[in-house]
Amino acid sequence: MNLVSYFQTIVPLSPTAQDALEALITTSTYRKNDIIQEIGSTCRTLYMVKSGCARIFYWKDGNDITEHFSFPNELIVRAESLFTGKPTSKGIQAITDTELYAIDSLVLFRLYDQHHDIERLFRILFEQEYVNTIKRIESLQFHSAKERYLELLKSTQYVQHIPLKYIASYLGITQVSLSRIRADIS
Amino acid sequence: MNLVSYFQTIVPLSPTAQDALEALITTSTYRKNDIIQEIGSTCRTLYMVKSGCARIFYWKDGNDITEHFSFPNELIVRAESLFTGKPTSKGIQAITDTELYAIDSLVLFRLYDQHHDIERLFRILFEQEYVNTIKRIESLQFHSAKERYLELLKSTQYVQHIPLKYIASYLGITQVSLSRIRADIS
DNA sequence: TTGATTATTTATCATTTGTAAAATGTTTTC
DNA sequence: GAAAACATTTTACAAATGATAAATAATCAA
Repeated sequence: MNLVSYFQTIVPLSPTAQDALEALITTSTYRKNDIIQEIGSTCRTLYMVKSGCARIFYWKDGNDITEHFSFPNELIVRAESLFTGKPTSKGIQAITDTELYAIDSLVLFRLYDQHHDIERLFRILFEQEYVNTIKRIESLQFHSAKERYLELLKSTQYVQHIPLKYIASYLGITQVSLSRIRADIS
Repeated sequence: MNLVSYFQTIVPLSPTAQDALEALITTSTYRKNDIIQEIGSTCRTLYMVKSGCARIFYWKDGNDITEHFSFPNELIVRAESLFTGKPTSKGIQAITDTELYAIDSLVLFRLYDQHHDIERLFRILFEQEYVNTIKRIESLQFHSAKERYLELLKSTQYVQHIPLKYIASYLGITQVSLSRIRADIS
């Protein structure tokens, strides 16, 4: 299924809106570990994962912190930059070989003016992201590291392709702690 | 400044959109500790704090957990219910005597169809909430409890009116831990 | 105001997680 | 295939946080 067809399952789109989106969406491919968007840049492209997986990350006190993982059919966007227009200290990196759908944000925002339905589509997509983020807070606030790890394991089989150091910082713990948890489980 | 004037600072609104919003917005007042929305209900009203402060909370393993605080000029909405239409295990409670602007969500969503600018306004308001939530994750993921407490103290003077037990669960720690941190600071 | 209730702090001990360093395992590159 | 680079686990010890209970302090309601 192409991306616009998927969008149609979320919001009905007029034929002209469909055409405008088709014209806007491009595909790009990345090799494992490629940087997709540099730390310090301003977000001008929205991505959706077509295949593979990618992460949003940043540096904190000399440590590489993974803030977010995205898997097929999920958005990957540095929202704090997209919505404010300001540069962000976060970057996006391919974890495996990855194919992404890419959408230029400036063109998209212009389409919002002409196509109420396109603005609605992305409103809803980001509302869904917002809800996911709220669930993540619940998890960080009151689940133990072990519970959070087990949750992540359940969420997708892709976890197996992700280096443990990325998973550890995503869970808010050290790699050593994660190793202990893993030893404890099995 | 009334609420619609505040909205105009975010997105220009047509006169008919302004009128529609004016007609929709009501005000309600609550006493300290009043339940504003019950745990288990479905969100059908958006609130913005006019004065006082309120919290979103839920029960987890017999503990009362505060997920969110809202202060004047901030939205307070159980987004995971508003955007999915499903009931939520979270509730809203007044922490101090509180005045709220209230907006019926079903009427609002109908206005989205008629007024592109109103949909845009709320799209942007919730994008801002989303960005705040991302910042909160950063905080929970890689700041110590002490750092998180100091951050919260800086954010608003209203903190002084909030019982410590609410603050402790908001920070993801026990009340005893928070007491130790406070003793440590002063 | 007084007694009851609720909120906060303190103390003790157990558990979890962090830090640092070394050992082991895996992957990549020549 | 071997060396180098990178990833994961293990160990030992330190620091932070949790659980429980008791001691104070503050607030509320008759």
